[in-house]
Amino acid sequence: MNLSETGLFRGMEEKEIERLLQCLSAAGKRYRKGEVILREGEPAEQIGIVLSGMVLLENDDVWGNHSVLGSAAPGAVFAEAYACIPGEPLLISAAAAEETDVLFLDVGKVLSVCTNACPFHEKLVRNLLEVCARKSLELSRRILHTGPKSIRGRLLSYFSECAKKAGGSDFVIPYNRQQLADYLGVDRSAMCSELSRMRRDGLIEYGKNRFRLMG
Amino acid sequence: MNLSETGLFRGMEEKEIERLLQCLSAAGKRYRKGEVILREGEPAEQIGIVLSGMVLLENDDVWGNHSVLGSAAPGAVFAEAYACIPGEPLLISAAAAEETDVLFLDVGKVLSVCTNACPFHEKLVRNLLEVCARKSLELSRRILHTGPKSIRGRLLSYFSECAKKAGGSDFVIPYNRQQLADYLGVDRSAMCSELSRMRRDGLIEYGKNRFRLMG
DNA sequence: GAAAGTCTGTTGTCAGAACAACAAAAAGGG
DNA sequence: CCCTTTTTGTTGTTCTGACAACAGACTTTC
Repeated sequence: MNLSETGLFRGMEEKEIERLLQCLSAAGKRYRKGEVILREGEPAEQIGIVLSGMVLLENDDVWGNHSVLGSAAPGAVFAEAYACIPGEPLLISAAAAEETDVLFLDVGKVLSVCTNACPFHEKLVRNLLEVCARKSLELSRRILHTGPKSIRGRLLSYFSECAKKAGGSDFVIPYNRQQLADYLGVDRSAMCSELSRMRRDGLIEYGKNRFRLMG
Repeated sequence: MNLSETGLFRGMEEKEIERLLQCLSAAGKRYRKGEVILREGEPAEQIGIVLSGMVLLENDDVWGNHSVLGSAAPGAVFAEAYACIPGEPLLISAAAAEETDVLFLDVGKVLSVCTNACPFHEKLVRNLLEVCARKSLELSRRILHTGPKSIRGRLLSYFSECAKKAGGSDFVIPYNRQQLADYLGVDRSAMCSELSRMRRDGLIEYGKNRFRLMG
């Protein structure tokens, strides 16, 4: 993973990034599939960057409901909102969906009094702002996808976004069936049935995680 | 509304704010109840600060579903995510829930090349970052409140947060019944029935927009 | 390659929520 | 104050989706 291609370090030179990583006390860690990276309720003063693998942002409530709020692919950042608000406990947990490498950064240092007049700090703060804004949009989208009452409506809402993002009717989703159901807030088996019906009705084609919206 | 008490201008002096408002081409506007302030699909290069009244952030999908994503009370900011990502079209609309005064600010100017070396710009950017982060948390909470499948579960999840925020079991919500139903993603009449049952079961007390969670 | 485990798809039952329709109460306007 | 409009509450019907249980496909491991 080349850091200069990530949202957080966009527009920076290798050398600048090197120095920033020191300012930020960067530290990497590897997680196995299913391992919890950050646990709900704990405060998070560090931001995480996914170097490889996949991170799921999820929540389990007292009634046993399991929700997936989103995912972070390589280059994406997570826990950035909490790192920007010191002491705020995590509403959600972060878990590795597969073998995953994460780089942790102490952005708090840069945000609070910045003794070290590192000239790239300001660039970092602006990048972080854009990252936060984009995350807000992702959360908004997840809310919009769970707006329709029917499973079909939710799937179509989500698939439409995927197709739009992919720039065509063919796309691969980052979730398996259970995770997709948790993302859309529906029952997995009911969703599988609905997917079958949608295929029967000629709305979609699919196999594994590859889908196609029929026009 | 005293701007120095808002998240965006926190920690600034009156004089500094005065000058910033000029940099930001501040312009106020008054809206009547129900009037649309920002319309879904349009790009928004300006950020809005609510001076008085109440703004609802909502969405209508193609199937006629109406969702409320959140509200902005006096001092709160909206459309900040879009203002931070130039050209991004609005996923949602903003509408006045009552007679409302809004102050629009051109934050894009400060975020892009900042020719004017106004010393408070950096402070503003950091404040904006925190505002964005807090908005992300609000969206996350709205997602968590719609996690439970039952209406009762959703109400309790939401009421718990209200009580926590109010620092006691008594609180006032910023929504009428229809808006609350749209916020929780349920049918209004079904929600009214559920509220009655919850009162009958001794879980809550309520009248108008004032609620009490019984321990 | 056999066995254990994981993931996906199917079916039937039943609770609970959407929906429609209406009544009552509250708010607003002339 | 009366009339209109909006908001809130109630009830009954209908139907979707949750849930449980299971079968088959695919993976992984030894």
